[in-house]
Amino acid sequence: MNTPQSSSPVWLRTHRCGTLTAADAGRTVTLNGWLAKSRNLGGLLFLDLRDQSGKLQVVVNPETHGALFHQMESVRQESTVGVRGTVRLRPGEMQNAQMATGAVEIVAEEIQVYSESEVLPFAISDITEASDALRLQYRYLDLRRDSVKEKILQRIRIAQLFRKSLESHGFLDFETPYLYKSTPEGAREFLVPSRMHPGSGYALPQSPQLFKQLLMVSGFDRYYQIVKCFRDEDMRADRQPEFTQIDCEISFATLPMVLETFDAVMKEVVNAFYGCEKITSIPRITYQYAMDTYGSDKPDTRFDLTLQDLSALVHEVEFAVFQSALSQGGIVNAIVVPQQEAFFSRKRLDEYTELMKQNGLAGLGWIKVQAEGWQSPMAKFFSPAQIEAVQTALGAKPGDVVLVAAGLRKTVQLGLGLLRNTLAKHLNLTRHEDVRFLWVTDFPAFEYNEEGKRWAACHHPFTSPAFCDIERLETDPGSVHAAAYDLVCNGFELGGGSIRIHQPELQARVFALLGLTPEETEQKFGFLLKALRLGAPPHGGIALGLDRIAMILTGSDAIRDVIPFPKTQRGTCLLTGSPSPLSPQGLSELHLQWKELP
RNA sequence: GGGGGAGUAGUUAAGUUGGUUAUAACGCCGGCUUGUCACGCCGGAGGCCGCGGGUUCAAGUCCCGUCUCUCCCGCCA
Repeated sequence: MNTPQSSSPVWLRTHRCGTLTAADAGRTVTLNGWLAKSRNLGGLLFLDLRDQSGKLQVVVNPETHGALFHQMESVRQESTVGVRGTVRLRPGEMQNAQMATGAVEIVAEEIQVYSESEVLPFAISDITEASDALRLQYRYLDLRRDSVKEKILQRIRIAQLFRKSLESHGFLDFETPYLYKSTPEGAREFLVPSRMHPGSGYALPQSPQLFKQLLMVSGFDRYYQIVKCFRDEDMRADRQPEFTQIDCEISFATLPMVLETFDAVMKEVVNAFYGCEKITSIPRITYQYAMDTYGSDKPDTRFDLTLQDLSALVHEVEFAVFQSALSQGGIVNAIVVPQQEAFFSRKRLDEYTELMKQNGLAGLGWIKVQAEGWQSPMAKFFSPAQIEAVQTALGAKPGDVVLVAAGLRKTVQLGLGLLRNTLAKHLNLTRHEDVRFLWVTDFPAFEYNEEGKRWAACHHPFTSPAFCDIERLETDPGSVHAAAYDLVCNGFELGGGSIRIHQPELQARVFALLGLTPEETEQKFGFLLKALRLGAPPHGGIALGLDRIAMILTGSDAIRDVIPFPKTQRGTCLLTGSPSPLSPQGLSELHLQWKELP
């Protein structure tokens, strides 16, 4: 038998750097890794060796290993090396309590440099941060930093925990096509032209929605998939053009059963992640309650500052802004900010008023509650009895500041909801260690689009209307609730789902309401309607955003931090330089031609 | 599509009402150094001040445009 030859034999490691402890003292070991740092004391050379598991100090003594010392003196940091040596317990005062492996060090006998690094574009350190652009351009270096690496490893662990939990609940891991059928409703799609079909093409899926429903029709009970989804929309800190969903579906499902199942899954994952009973139950609130109380359909409940309705109390107050709002069927709402009078300078109040104006409100009223009465531009419109009534209703005490908005219901709620979040940030009211999960249910199913003069699905057109509302589908679509739910945490939408329509007649009625002609329906979704006619189980499910969940559980500011190779806000990859110009040959094969539009 | 923030050495930043040769730290190069771990000490090199116009005797600094990164609104069924 011949032995294959290798030009540069790698020393197979016996241990990983981060795992060695005092118990290993005396062992002969072989390690592989990166030269994180070297400290040359002249008579002694210390090298920090790093691999995925952590760091370990290597020591080279020129008196006993002159040639090795000379060899390693000039090797740049971040070169890859193999180290052979002996584990030694460090003398007492030389132990480093800050370091996981600080009790020991490796006395080097032999070191092989596998690959020498050039001078680095930035330091591999958690102390100084390079700019975002530079970090993304050299993301593979950025990922060597402990804090960055740690978040990616935690994301992987979170995905593992979801797989484990979902499989224990009977979910099976399916794959569905990435070359998807284009269905141009909802988010903008990434299109994939086809070489074999001039003028036709695929789209990358915004979610595997239709295929997972079809798997239910096939007779598979419980589907899940941790899957990439694509949306060609503008980015945010919590949005990337490609992102990962934990996509799930259950057949013969009811709404409470889906919520209970994912209550359990979330509890299992989150508590295992933290290693303690972080959440015991996930509260459920309705969309209406969320809007009335927090002015948001994805409220951050780590702080209070709830919205309070003053409409009934200020009916008699002769203040034009209130009267105009109420006469148009609007509302007057208030937020009480406890004991922060000094914070609300003229400048701050002007800033928040401007914020409200940018969001469609006439302005922002304010009241500084004081022992001797109100300091407020609005005070003169209130009688002493009205002041008393409002103050009692709000539970406001001297030193509190009351902020008031009047106008159309949704405008007031969304405006104050935004103000609520802004105030929490400015006043630092958020308990950052908290993780507050929440189900939001009973969403409206349809929303009237003034521009398009038509009804649009709030969720997606396969969402079942609430059972008891189906009869009003044609007569009063605005009052119909969806059998849909969102999972919300700390002000982020972490996922959403619904019970799906499983009856072709109902699906046709919904399509009709949305203004799709039978021909359009047939062309776009004929395959789905046919499937529903061939024995479809009642079913429902959910899609959870893995990136956002990982962002929150790792305490990150952006999903970028928990994605190994994220894109910039303009959708570019600074590492590889995509998107890049397409070759004329490539375009021509796809029957495409690049043309500048006027 | 719109609004805000940022861009100065390899990196992170400072740079006053426009005014001598654009600073500092880390990194880099050379030297010294036996217990460091953000090692220390001495010396040195390193700049299209994002890019393009303009104002001015004079621009890193003021004005206009543009590019890139970033936060937000729109958008994300």
